[in-house]
Amino acid sequence: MADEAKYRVGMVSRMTGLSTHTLRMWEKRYATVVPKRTEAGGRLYTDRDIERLRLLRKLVESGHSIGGIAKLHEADLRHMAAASSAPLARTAAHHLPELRTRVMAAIERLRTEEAEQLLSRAALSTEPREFLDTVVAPIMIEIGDRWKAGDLRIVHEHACSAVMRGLLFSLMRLYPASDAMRRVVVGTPAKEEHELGALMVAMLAAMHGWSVLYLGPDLPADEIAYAVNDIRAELLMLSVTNLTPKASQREVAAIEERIPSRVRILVGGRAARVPPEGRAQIQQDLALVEAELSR
Amino acid sequence: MADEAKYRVGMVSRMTGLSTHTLRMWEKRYATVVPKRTEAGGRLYTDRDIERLRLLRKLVESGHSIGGIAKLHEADLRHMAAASSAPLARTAAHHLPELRTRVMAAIERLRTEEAEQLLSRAALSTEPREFLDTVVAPIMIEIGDRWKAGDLRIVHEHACSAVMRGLLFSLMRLYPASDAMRRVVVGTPAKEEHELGALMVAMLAAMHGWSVLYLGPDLPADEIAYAVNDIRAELLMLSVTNLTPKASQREVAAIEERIPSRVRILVGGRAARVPPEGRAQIQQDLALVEAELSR
DNA sequence: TAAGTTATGTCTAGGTCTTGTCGAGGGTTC
DNA sequence: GAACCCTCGACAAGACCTAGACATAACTTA
Repeated sequence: MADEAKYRVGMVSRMTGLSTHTLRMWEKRYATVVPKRTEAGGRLYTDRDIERLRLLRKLVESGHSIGGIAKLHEADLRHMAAASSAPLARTAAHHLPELRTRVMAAIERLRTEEAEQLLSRAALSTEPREFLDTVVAPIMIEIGDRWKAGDLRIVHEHACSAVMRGLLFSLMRLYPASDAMRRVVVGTPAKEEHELGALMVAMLAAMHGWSVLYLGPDLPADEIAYAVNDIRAELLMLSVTNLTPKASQREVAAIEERIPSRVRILVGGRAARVPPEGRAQIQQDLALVEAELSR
Repeated sequence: MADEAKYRVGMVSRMTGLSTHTLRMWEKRYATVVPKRTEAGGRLYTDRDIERLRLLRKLVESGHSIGGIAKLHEADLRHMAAASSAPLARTAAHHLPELRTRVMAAIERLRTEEAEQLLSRAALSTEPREFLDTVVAPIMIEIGDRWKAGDLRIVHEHACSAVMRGLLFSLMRLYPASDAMRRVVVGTPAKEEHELGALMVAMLAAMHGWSVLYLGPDLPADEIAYAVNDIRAELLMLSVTNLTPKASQREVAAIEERIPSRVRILVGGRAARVPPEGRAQIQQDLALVEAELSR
């Protein structure tokens, strides 16, 4: 259907905006598009020819020389066309909801660099908590949902998670630490591999002027306790998303036992549970975490 | 595709911001970029040429003299560009061994911020591969050894690993990607949690002008294969440190099966093993990985 | 410190190439 | 017969080519 040769040169001229002279010249000089002929010698173009000619016209208008691009494959042409229009799209990423859809689109195509660019640019011009609340977290949730729905694959989740980790790490190190600052330990309990929540609060803490000891995921209770005691932290923040409630309680209790009672403990995340009579508190809302941090 | 010579000098001028005069002069005097010619003698530049010229322009604008940098390899240029755009690049750590002991001391006291500062300052004033070879890798090994000896705790290893990951992520994003670059996928196979090796080679690749899709640790074979196919990567790099030899072989074989044979596969890390008749190659030496990347 | 040298971007001049457009002369289609 | 279409040769504007001259600025050397 698309390969059917059906358009005469005049029609093609109107469809592409190229003069019939130009069409003939391009064919003669560069053989960009070589249409079939009628028995009498008339040119007959296909839909694909049209498409190709439109692409070429676009590129020529944007400054490329026809001689240089005439023989390139269609994919290559598309690529160039996209590249030259991309900068325009990149400048206006201010609307956060729109940013989200664009990041999602990039992740779907596994274009992590694009996602990263979009995100890091936006991150710097947005209130950090708002950024986490309305961009980072929702994106991770959406990806999780769409993975469950079979719409996306594990690899998308992994790639996105890598991007976010890198981003949060870099954001965190934008806030320099000094010895005089209050100290906080951040991490996830044993068996909890999911570190994104921890990274988010770690970044918030750094921003609020804390000296952050970030431990990463999956640490046994006595290791976490050791860290808290060793640097004399006054706050411990844990993130729990994939553990069972019982495991969460157990781990938090084990930590509570091992650190002095003056140390505050905040636990967040989907699966966060704390022992009933302990002093650890659950805090799901980043805004409230922030309040706690600026106390 | 990216190697096709397709841009005429005027277009290149518009794309790079260098005058056509300058382009010709650079070519004549320093042979920085020597484009192919049309039959009639017209210059035809490739995407890689453009990339290189942009780098050079950036460096010249930031104070380097063109004569001094004109003949450098692309990787060096990238490194310089990355280093000079960061503010703290000046304080060179001349004695890397000393740096190592200072970082170790900081880690022992769980002063991750201090470690991070030391490292990131040094990273920019050192040859990246040398930095990885003589600082990052040895430190991780030393920590592992001292943990086994009962001298350090898991928490030290975790904290250090978090620092290194953050550092490598940030270094990686210093090398901006563009669509025209060759694509590489980096990650670790299923069950392999240890991602530091992968991050190291990912960074090297980015520095050498590859567009890196970093997937992070612990991904099943078909997910990795999907990523390779989806972005049409021409290279896959895996890092294996904690798997059994058998598991390593099995995973690599499973991936090999699912991706086209034009895709090169490099596997590195302590426990790297590949199927005997497969095309995957083992490569433990970062210098050789680099050679492969700049091929 | 003054004078010479080197490094580097810009300009000019005269010629060649590239590329869109025209027109002449002649065939097809309806 | 009017409207299209074909080929071929011609042409003008602008893009490029080479080579060499210059103007600065930075660096060396006397």
